[in-house]
Formats: sequence, C-alpha cells, structure tokens
Amino acid sequence: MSKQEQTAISPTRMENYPEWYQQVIKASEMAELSPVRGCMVIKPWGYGLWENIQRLLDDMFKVTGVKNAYFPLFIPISFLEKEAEHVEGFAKECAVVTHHKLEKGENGRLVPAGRLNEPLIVRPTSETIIGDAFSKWIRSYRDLPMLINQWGNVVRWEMRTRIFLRTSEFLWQEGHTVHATKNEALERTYMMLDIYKRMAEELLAIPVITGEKTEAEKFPGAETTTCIEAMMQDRKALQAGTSHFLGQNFARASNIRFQSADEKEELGWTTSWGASTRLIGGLIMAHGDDNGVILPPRVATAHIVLLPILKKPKESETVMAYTMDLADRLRQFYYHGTPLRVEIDARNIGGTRNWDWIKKGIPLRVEIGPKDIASNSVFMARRDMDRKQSRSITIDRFLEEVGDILDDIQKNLFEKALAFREKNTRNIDDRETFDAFFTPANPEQPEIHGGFAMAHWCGDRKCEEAVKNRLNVTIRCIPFGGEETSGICIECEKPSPKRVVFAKAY
RNA sequence: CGGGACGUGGCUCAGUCUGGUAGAGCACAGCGUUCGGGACGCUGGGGUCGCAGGUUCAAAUCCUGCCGUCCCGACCA
Repeated sequence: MSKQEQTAISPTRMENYPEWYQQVIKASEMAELSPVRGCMVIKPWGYGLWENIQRLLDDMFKVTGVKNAYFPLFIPISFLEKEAEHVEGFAKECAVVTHHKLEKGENGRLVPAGRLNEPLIVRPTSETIIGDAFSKWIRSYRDLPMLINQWGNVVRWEMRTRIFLRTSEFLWQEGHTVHATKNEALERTYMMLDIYKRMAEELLAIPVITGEKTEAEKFPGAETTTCIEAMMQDRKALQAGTSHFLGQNFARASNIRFQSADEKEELGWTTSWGASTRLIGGLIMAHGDDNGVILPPRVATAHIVLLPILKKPKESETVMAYTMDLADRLRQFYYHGTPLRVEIDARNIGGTRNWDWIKKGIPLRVEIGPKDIASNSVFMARRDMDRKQSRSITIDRFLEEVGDILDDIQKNLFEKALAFREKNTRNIDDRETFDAFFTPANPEQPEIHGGFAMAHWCGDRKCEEAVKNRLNVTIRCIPFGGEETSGICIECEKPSPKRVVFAKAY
C-alpha cells in the first residue's frame, strides 16, 4: 500500500465533481436512492439536518406572525387550470391520480380500477388549493394579512434527477400570504427573502446573493420572483430559496376578495415563498471536502462525537463511565438555544470509527482515553481543520469553550465559502472574455470552470436566450443593491444600467 | 424525450468477444493477536449475474423487449 495521503472520498472534487457528490452522500449515510424512480430515502443523518433547518426556519417565520396549517396532497385538475401561466409551468411535470382502487387482473397482478370522475394531481405546489381556502376564510380587510405556512412534500415529475438537488418528490415549506395592498405584499416578499438569506448565511454558513429573477426564470404565475443564489464548489449556482410577489393573479384565479375599510370589494394581493430539502444538497456542495461532508454546527445533526479509547477491560469501565459523564455534562450546555447534540461511539473497530465520523462531517470529534482522564483533558479534532491539528485540551477549558469553538467552525465555514465565491466572481465586459470564462478546456470531460460573471444585460429576453443557447449559462438574478453602473449588454451591446449575475446553474 | 456508457454478494469490480450453470478486494460475523488505531491472522455467512422472453444438450456470456443508474442535451427548486 502506498503511504501517500489518501482521501476518504474517491473520486476527489477535482477529478469528478458530480461523482464526488454522490459518493459523499453515500459515505455519510445521509440519503440513498429508492426503488421508486427519481425519489430518495432520507436517512437519519440527513433527516436530522432537515429537522434542524425546519425548526429554526419555522421559528423565524413565526416571529413574523406566520402560522402553520396543512392542505391536501391532492389537487383537482380544475384548480390548476385557473391561472394560465401557472398551468403552463407545471402541467408538464404533474403526477396524476386517475383511479381509486386496485383489482386482481390477469396473472393475479393488481391493476388500477375505479376511474375517478375528475382526476387529481399530486401537488407540485399549493397556490391553487390554498387560494381556494383563502377565498372562504377572507371576508374583510380585518382578516388580513393572512399569513400561512405549510410543511410538506410536493411532486414534480422530473426528467433528470439528482439526490437532494432535484428529485421527483421533495420536502419543503411553502408560505402563502394575502394582503390588502400591493405594498404590503411586496414588503412581505422581501421580508421572507431576507429570512432565507439569514437562514442560508447564519445557519448553513452559505453566502448568498439576493436578487430578482428575469421574466424567463420567474415562477409561473408570479409578478416577480426573488431568490437567494449560492455558489457551489464547482462554481455553479444553486437557487436555495425563493419568494414570490404574485400580484393579484392568484387572487383573481381563486377569487380571494375582501371588503376594504371604505366598504369597497377588492382583490387580495398574495405572496408565496419556499425552501426545500435542496438546501441539504447545497450544504454538501458548499462545504464538503475530499474526506466527506462538513456540517455547520448550527444545523449539524450532532455537534460532537465522543470516542472512548477502549483497550484493557479494566480501564474500559473507567473510560466508559467518564465518557457517559462527559456526555451528560455537554448535553446540559445550550448552544444557540438548543442543548448540544452529543453522540457516543464506543465501537471497538480501530481507526475506521474516526473516519466514519469524518465522512459524516460532525463538527467535533473528541477522544477520551486513560491518559486524558489522568490529565483531566480530552483530545479534540475539528472537522474544518486538518486532522493533524488535533489537540489536547483540559476538560474544564473544553466545557468552557465548546460553544466558542463551534461558533468558530461556523464562522470559518462561512468565510471559506465567501472567499471562494469572491475568488470566482468576475466583472466581465466583453463577449470574448465572457465566452472563454464559461468554456471548459476539455469539453469531453469538462473540468471545473467558470463562476459568477457580473455582466451587463440590456433586459431583452432574446439576449438572455442567446447566451443560454450558446453556453448553457443563465441569468441567475438581477442582484439587489450593487451600484448602478452603465455599460453595454454582453450579447447585443445595447446600453444597460446594471450588471446581472450570469452562471451555469443546478 | 434524444445521444453515449453501464447494470455480476452491502460496496468497487473481474469473468461476456471465443456459451460448459460464479470469483477477487473491501465490508459483515466469530475467535485470537494488536491498537490513542483507516491493524493482522484464521474461520465463516452472503449472489438463481437488473427483469421478461427466445436460441441451445447447456446462457452472467448469444438474440429481442422492458426497467433502472450515470454522463451530455431539452425542462426545472
């Protein structure tokens, strides 16, 4: 065997990024493919992340007055038909329920029977069915704003699937609100986008750009779609959350009307906003390295694993007792409002045990052996640092500093990701440079290339499409903020007031 | 849905061209020796070779169809 440093994940990110992504998920036991085409099984280590994201996001929503509710999985086709653009956008990828029972057919196989009068679709999103409820719930301006969120699953029949990033069924949250005025609805749209930005940056440690989608990229039926866009380590963009201003389109379609203070009947103004299990894919691709996942402490399924060094039976008893006691003490520590999540792995399987946790990306590994106990210390390794930087630390200091250490990991991950994005974001002003930026040296086996190109765009859909056809590069968003600098469109050279974010995307 | 590759124990793959009814490494279980360590030895369990037909005395191997996975396009969170 060669003695050179071997990575736990093969291939490495540089060698083959898509394959690395799949191997990381397998090695970390976060999820796996299911027997159902395009659907995944989320395993405990992955689902734990989702639970944390869910809880923290939910808290942020509730602070702004949002309440949770639940609406049906099935939607009558006639509901989807109500909003023209909406149908256009989703009809192509709907799972349709046409029967309500099974009967024994030939060969004893079960066959669908009992055809439904009106087929149902499995929700690809719930604007229409929630709109229908809202139309009944809302009578007067006193009922507004209506602020509802639903945690659930949706189905979109995808051509090509990728675990966590694009599966036929995925878990998400969809918020739906109704307001008396346009401004209030717009305000809510931006408020929720800001929550997503905070969630991504503060909890997932993923820096994001906020902005507005172009006409071509916006949600079917929306007036405007806003989004957070993150850069993955292959320099592609990932849309990690969206918030839509729906104008009065869905209010009209679902007949959401209210009586205003001056006794007039008016149409409501609605918004919707969502974030999904795709976030987990983003987390993996933003922070993972060639040894596996690296979990940001704020959402990590577990924060710390205790690894007792068990040798001789006599010592083992002491070491185990000590380990259990340390676990208890750690669990009494509150990290950002929740008790530390501590695992104990007492398997006596040699170094494999350590590597299992490295691949899973747990922020802190703590070894406890007889020598540590004798010196009142533990041996601690941080997942965000080199393995050789493990160090001995006294128990007292560890207990005192554990929160700071986790915060430091969190901060370190964010800063690394931010530096990476900045390194791979460029202002580009001419087409030659632009095309070169997005063209791999070896098209047969494309190496990691490109990034975010901040370039001028005239606003014409045709130019956007031309770029997409030529390079498979799209406008990820028209970023908020940023200075208004006039320039010329990267495609047609007509004047443009502002740079937009061009990138290849997931 | 188009173009390409692939489908053999849990994982990675050999065997397929030139049919003779399954192999390796890793993982798993037991025992022992090691061990602040991705250890080693011995022993053992586990596969009707994606599915369904067909050709043949005989099919993982040849033929047809289907299903699934991955990559590249079209579509999308």
